[in-house]
Amino acid sequence: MKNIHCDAYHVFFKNLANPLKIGIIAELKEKPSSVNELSEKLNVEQSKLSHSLANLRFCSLVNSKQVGKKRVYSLNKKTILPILKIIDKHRQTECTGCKVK
Amino acid sequence: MKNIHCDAYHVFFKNLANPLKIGIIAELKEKPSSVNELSEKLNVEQSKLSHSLANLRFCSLVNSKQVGKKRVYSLNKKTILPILKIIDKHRQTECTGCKVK
DNA sequence: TATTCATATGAACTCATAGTCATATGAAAA
DNA sequence: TTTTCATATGACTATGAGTTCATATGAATA
Repeated sequence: MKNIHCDAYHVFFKNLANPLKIGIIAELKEKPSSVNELSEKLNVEQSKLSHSLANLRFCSLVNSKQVGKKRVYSLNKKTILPILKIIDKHRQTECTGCKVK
Repeated sequence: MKNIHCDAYHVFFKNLANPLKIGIIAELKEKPSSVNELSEKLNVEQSKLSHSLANLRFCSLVNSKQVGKKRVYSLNKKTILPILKIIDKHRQTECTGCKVK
């Protein structure tokens, strides 16, 4: 995802096609967090998170604001939550045998 | 996507994180089509399409029925279209600088 | 302004997944 | 029942996204 623009659906969806990023989203769904907080909660190394967060930010799926030394990330719930809801429903009604968690 | 189940969001989204599959979806949005029809319209080789279609079927994003020698694929519009709509809106309102087409 | 804390970035590496090609399967018509 | 048309499948390769590690940047405090 370097040097290209979010100019196609698939670029956007790459953010959702990755377990770590889904994990980040799940965490931020609960509450805004700094990189270190995410690192502890998810037990994932800092730079790994920063890279992932950069992608999420790139497509405006998360926002960030500087708070003291920390940078706090928050989820763009307006877009993500409805999408996840649709998938949940899809799983129940259409996707027999598929288990989305 | 072999030997694993559609048991997580990211497996589902992998189908949308790929230009070809998005192209297939765009075609099937217009009308149900056989593999050969897709091959001509998208100018993509047959086996490539069959592989992609297998993934899409795996997550119930498309359905298929045998019609004579052909197998006709159709889009599961109930799930996909609302999602694409959300992205379109996201692009307009949240994703300044991003151009989803 | 030097130091420390917090995060971002770059480059190299790894590995998953899309793509390729040859071949198998399956349905219908001859 | 053989041939042809249509699609699926398997194995291999290549591409690109995720990971890692070292280092840079940036904010705040001493």
